[in-house]
Amino acid sequence: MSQLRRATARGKRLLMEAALRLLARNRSFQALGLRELAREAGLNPNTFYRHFKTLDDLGLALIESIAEQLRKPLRERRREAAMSADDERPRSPNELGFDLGRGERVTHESVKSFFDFVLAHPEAFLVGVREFYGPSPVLRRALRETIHGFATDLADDIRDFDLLPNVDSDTVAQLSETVMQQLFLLSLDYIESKDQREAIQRQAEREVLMLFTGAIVLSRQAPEYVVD
Amino acid sequence: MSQLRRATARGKRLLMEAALRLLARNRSFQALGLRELAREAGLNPNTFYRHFKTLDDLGLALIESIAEQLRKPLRERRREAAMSADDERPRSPNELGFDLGRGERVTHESVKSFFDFVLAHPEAFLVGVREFYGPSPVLRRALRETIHGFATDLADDIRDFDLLPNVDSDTVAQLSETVMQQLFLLSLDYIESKDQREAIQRQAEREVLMLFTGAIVLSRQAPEYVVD
DNA sequence: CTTTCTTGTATACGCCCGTATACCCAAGAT
DNA sequence: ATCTTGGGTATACGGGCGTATACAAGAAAG
Repeated sequence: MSQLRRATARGKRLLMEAALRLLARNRSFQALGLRELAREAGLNPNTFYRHFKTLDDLGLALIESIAEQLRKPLRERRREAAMSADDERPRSPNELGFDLGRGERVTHESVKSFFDFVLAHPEAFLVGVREFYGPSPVLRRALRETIHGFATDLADDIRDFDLLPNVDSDTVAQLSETVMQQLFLLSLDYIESKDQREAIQRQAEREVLMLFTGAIVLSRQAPEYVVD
Repeated sequence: MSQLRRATARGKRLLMEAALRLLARNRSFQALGLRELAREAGLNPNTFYRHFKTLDDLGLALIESIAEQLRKPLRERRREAAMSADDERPRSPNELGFDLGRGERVTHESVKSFFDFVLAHPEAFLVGVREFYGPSPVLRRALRETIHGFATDLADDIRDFDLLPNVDSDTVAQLSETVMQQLFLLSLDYIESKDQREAIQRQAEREVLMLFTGAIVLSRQAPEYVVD
């Protein structure tokens, strides 16, 4: 190739976009057909082979492309939201060193920002959740990696915002995986059930707060040393 | 028909069993073919139409049949496990009225019993999780109903065992849904990742305990009256 | 004993699928 | 100016698919 990285070929882009459109329309990835794909993209069926070896190949490229586009903005929005909730009020920690009011405000805004973000990219989340437990191991691995990346960002932010004081970083990491995955899975219902969005968001907030509170309380009795 | 309910016809049973087998072998329901199904069942393709109108029809029958077979035994095993953990020791509630040691023991045994049950019915859980977020609305609704039933049993047991004292029943119900769904989803990894089973089970226990602890602590400040 | 129903089969048709082969053309490279 | 290569197309093949129609055999009903 002339430059180290040429722009993605037109056909490749069209095929990936077509796939995303079809998958978002209640089609399982495994049930996707190569001709169907080409038809949707307005291309000759054989064009597929110019860019991909197998359908899994396309799926992987699609997920990686989307993941790369979404990761940074998602984090940015969350940080903005958390900042806006973290006002000038003085902190008022309870006997566990946890400021519940602040935790509630930050959680509320962060969760809200997540679901807003979901609504801005409905196809990506729809397809992502559908295939997260789907039958293609390749896609599942890629999606797990993606959520893991999101969760890593979340863990860093929780630390930056000092949201889980006195909770060791392994627990924070594990908690972030749980929370991010749960939010991710909830996004499907959030998109599809327009009239339940408020309830879903509230429920998500409650779950996060319970997990955080539980983690803080349980960290109290085994703070540093190892229990055998 | 002579009796009000005749035994399920041989072909119908064979087709449902074939479907379960194929779905458990990394095939998405949407990608199932009618001829493929008949081949696996050792039947003529047209036999399908004798028993089902559409593939969704078969899927629904399959899920309902499995759900009916599993619900009671699952609860039975959990109750036995919880009983065995609930030994003669006197209870030692902390300042929140929560006996953490007892909670840990009962949770441990209950979660263990769940995953043991999963391993006894791997195909059912494999397929259930895969299709839980799958593209067929009919199957998804049926699976949700099933998990909801399991969660209802769990909520009743939590009350019977007095595991969440001072937590109102709506919260217990909601918590049970969350926990049961989470366990359900984890069952896929539990089945597939033989070498991570211990870790998955431990993590599940921790999550349940965090949620329970969090729920108890958060219930402290809004026990009876409504906060506006 | 005959009729009717239920369950399963055989054959057949038309359609869509994946893919092999061959051709085309524009853009760079030489 | 010629050659190579990347991206797109046209045609064609064999095979599997869903399903319509017609037939068969055992069980139940009359």
